[in-house]
Amino acid sequence: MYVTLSADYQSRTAVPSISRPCLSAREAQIKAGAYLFYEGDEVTWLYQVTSGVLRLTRLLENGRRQVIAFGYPGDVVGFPAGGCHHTDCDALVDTCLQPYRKSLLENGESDIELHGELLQAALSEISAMQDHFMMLGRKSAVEKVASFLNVLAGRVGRYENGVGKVDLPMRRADIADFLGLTTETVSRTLTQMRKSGIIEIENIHTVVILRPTALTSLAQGDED
Amino acid sequence: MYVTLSADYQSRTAVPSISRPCLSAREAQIKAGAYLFYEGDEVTWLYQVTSGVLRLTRLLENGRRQVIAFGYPGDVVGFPAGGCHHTDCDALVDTCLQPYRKSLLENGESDIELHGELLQAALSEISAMQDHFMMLGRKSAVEKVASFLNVLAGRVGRYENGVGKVDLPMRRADIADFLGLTTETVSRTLTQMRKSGIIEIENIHTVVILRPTALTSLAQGDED
DNA sequence: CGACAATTTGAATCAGATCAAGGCCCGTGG
DNA sequence: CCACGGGCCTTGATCTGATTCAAATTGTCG
Repeated sequence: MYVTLSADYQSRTAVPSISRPCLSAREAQIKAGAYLFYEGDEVTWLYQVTSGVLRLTRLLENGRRQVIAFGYPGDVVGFPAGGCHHTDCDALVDTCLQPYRKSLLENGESDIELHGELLQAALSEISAMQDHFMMLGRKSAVEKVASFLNVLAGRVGRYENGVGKVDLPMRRADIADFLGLTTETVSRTLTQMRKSGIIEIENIHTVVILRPTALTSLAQGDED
Repeated sequence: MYVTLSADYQSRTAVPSISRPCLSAREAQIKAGAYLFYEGDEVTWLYQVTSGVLRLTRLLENGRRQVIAFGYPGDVVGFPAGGCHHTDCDALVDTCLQPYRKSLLENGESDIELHGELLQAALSEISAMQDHFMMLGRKSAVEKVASFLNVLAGRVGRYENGVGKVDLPMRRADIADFLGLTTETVSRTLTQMRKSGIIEIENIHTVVILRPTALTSLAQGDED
């Protein structure tokens, strides 16, 4: 899951669900906090998230960290480059996964259709990452946080009593490392959006979106 | 071309050259300044750069711009997502390209080997982009500019009289939009590196690297 | 030579980082 | 059941790196 620019809060983007899940292996499950793989591990499987949320991170020697992406239902993680993983990956909550053999992506002989779907997942990954570049390089803190909420709302938001709600299973520090900010800034920005009546912070892990269009405006930087 | 973190100035990374270039179409050529495709265009071809340099950019409504990547010899550009291009692409200098039909990537039936190589190009693109995230989100201006020079030196640097030289065919504004900075900051940073004797600015489009290891240190943020 | 575009340099400003408390939540153990 | 402790999260004060605005300089090309 990357933060794309234009995701509309209302229109839920279609979750690409791969057609025949059961070819390679049964569904796997990992508990919150457990690691699926580490940077440097050899790639044997790709995983499509069925339920739950994954976190992909990369560490710099000096302790700096970048959250590369969050893996939400529908997302495929674990694309190999040079045969090994380039990020750590752990689960933020209990998570169910559909594994696919790496070979299924790399040579389509065995199952053309599945091969094609994994390939499409890889290609849309590229496109999503390009969007995220714009975000990291060219957006202000408010725009980043608003975009983040906006996209999450579009992807995995839910409705309750006519208002949109978003769960944030990750810590503030994860959001910060995903957006290229500090925890303090993320926190301050959320507070600011709360005070201006755009969101309500139901609890640390749940945000209510009171004014979706205002949120979208913030995300796009429509001069405040 | 993305700026990866660990590229060593000395060791030239292998340029992945695709094996049988002539299957799909003859080599194409475009002049400096000419556009190869625009955002939104339908994808028919992928292109591997043979010689020259491409620039991939994306525009935001409000005029903000992100240079997504530079396409150097060996790089493959034009991966489709949803069938269309997600960036503009133009040439910084006269550029030669080897086109490959999009279908070659999407269904490998016709040529397994070529299909596999394009797929690998896509996968290493993903990995390179992940590196670039760290750069955009977590590096200072000096670290960014130093990394940029460092990687370029490794990829396309040349030696003259025992010193490494790098050509920068792009404008300062392109470097800025690639690194998430302003032109002024890029300029100031280069000046600063010149004054501290790490580089020499032979002319606007050529940088001499006087102290490669110092440059690498700067790039990695080894506390100055 | 002159004009325009790109780059560099300077000064002032500001957004976000950093440093430092303080508060909240939740699990643990008495 | 409540007190304690330790993560997180929030808030405040200050600082600073990068941006912004403005001007000078360089380079390019007819």
